[in-house]
Amino acid sequence: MTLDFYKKNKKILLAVDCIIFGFNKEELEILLIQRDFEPEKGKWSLMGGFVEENESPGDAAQRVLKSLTGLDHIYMEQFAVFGNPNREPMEHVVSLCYFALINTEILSTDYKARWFKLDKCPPLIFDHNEMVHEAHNKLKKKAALYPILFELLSDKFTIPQITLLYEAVYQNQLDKRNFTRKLLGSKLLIKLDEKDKENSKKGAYYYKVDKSVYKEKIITFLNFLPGWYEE
Amino acid sequence: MTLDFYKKNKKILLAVDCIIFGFNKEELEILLIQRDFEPEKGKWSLMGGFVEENESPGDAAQRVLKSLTGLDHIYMEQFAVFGNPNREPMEHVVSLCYFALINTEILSTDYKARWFKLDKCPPLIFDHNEMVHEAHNKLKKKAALYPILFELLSDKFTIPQITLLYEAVYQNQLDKRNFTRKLLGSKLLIKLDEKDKENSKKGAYYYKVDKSVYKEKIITFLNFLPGWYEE
DNA sequence: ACAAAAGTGTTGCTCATACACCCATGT
DNA sequence: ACATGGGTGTATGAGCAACACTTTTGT
Repeated sequence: MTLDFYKKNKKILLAVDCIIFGFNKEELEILLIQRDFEPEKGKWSLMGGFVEENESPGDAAQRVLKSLTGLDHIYMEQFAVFGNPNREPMEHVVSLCYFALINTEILSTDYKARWFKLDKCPPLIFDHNEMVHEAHNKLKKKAALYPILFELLSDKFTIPQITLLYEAVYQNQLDKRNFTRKLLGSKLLIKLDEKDKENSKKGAYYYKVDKSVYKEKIITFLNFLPGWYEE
Repeated sequence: MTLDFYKKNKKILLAVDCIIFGFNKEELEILLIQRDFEPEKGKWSLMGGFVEENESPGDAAQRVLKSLTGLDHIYMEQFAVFGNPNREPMEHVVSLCYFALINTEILSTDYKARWFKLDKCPPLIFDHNEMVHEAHNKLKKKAALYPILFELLSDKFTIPQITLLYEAVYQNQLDKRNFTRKLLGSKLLIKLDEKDKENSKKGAYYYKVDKSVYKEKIITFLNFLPGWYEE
C-alpha cells in the first residue's frame, strides 16, 4: 500500500446534530428548527451541519450551536453516532450526536427556532426522534453522577428551582427536604443574601455555584441521585 | 438551498480505531499491530480502518475487529471522536474510537498483532496513545457501574480471577473478602461443581455468568466499585 | 503440623429514606 | 390566624469497610 491508500474514494459526509436542552422553570425543553431546504423541507428537525475539511467535529458542533443560539462555549458532549447507510434518503450521512445544555434566559430569540417540551416533541426528520430519546437517556445517566444540570440555570437560582429541574429531567418526584440537604451537603453552592420572594411567602435564598468546587466535581463522581436507575 | 447542498465537497475521511482489551490472568493488555504501510510504516498502531460508503461506523469497527482477531460479535463501545484537522499528517481524518473487550483465550494467534501490557504500551502513531489512555479511563468509569468486565473472561472463571481482573483494570488493591461477597450478592454468578486447584491448595470454585441476569444488569446500574473515583 | 489461599461472620460507620416538625411571611 | 412553601431534626435501615476468623488441602 502506498499513499494512494488515502486517495481511494472513501470519503463520506460527516454531520453533527445537536440536541439542545433548556429549562423553562418547569419543564425540560429542546430547541428545534423548521427545515427550509429539501429534502423534508418544512418539517421540524434538530439543528445540524456538516463537518468541514478544516475543523474538528467538536468545532463544527460549536459552530452549529452558535449559529442557532448566538452563544459561545456551550456545555456539550458527544454521546452517539448514527450511521446506518440508509438513515437519510439521499446519501449515506454519518451523524455525530451532541447534547448541549444552555440557559434559556440568555438566548436571544430572533433566530428561527422554537422550544418544545421534551414530551411534546413533534415528529422529526430521519432518525432525529431517536436521537432525542437517546440524548435524554444519556443526560439522565450523566447528571446522576456529575452536577452538569447547573448549566441549565442562571448564575443565581434557588434550591426549589434546582429541585424542579431534577424532577423535570428524571420525570420523577423528589423529596424536597432530603434533596435540599444533599445539595447543601455537596459544598457546591454558595448562599447569597438575596431571596426570591416571587414563588413563596417565606422566600427562598438564591445560591450560586462555587466554580472552583464545580470544576473539580464535574470530573468526579458525585451521585446526586442514588437509587435512581436508568430506564 | 437545493439538493446540491449535498454535492458540495464536504466529504471527509472517516476512520474507526479500536482499542482491544484483553486480560492475561494477571494484567490488562491491548492488542496492537505494526503498520505495514506509509506513513509511519513499521510503527505500532491501533487497529483501524475507514468507514466505507455502505456500512455504518459500528459495522466498520466490527469488520476491523474481525479482520484482526477472527472474532464476531465482540463487545464494543464508541467512546470518543478524535478529529483535529492536523491529527494525521497527510489529510484530515476524523476517527471514531471504539473500545472492545475480548477473551484472549479464544483468539487464534496467527494474525500479525501483538499483546502489550497496558502500562508498557510502546509509542504509537499519531494520537493513538491518547486514545488508549481515554479508552482506559472510559473502561474504568463504565465498569464501575456495569458488569462488562466479564467479557474479558472465559465462560467459567473463579472469584479470585475476577478479583485480579478488577485489580488490573483499576490498578488498585481490593479487599478480596468483601469483593467476593459483593460479587456473590450480585446474583450474577452461578456456582459450578468444578474447582480450580491449580492456583491454591483449597481450590476455588468455578462460576459462570447468569446470562439472563447479565442482560438485565448490563443495562442497569450495579455499582461494583463504590468509593472508586476516576482520575 | 503447618502454610497458604478461599471464603464467612461481625462490628461500626456512613448515608439514604421517611417523615415530624419548625420557620417566615403574604393575605 | 392561618395557609403556604422553605427549610431542619431525627429515627430507621441498608450497605460498605475493616478485620478476625474458619475452612480446605498440598506439602
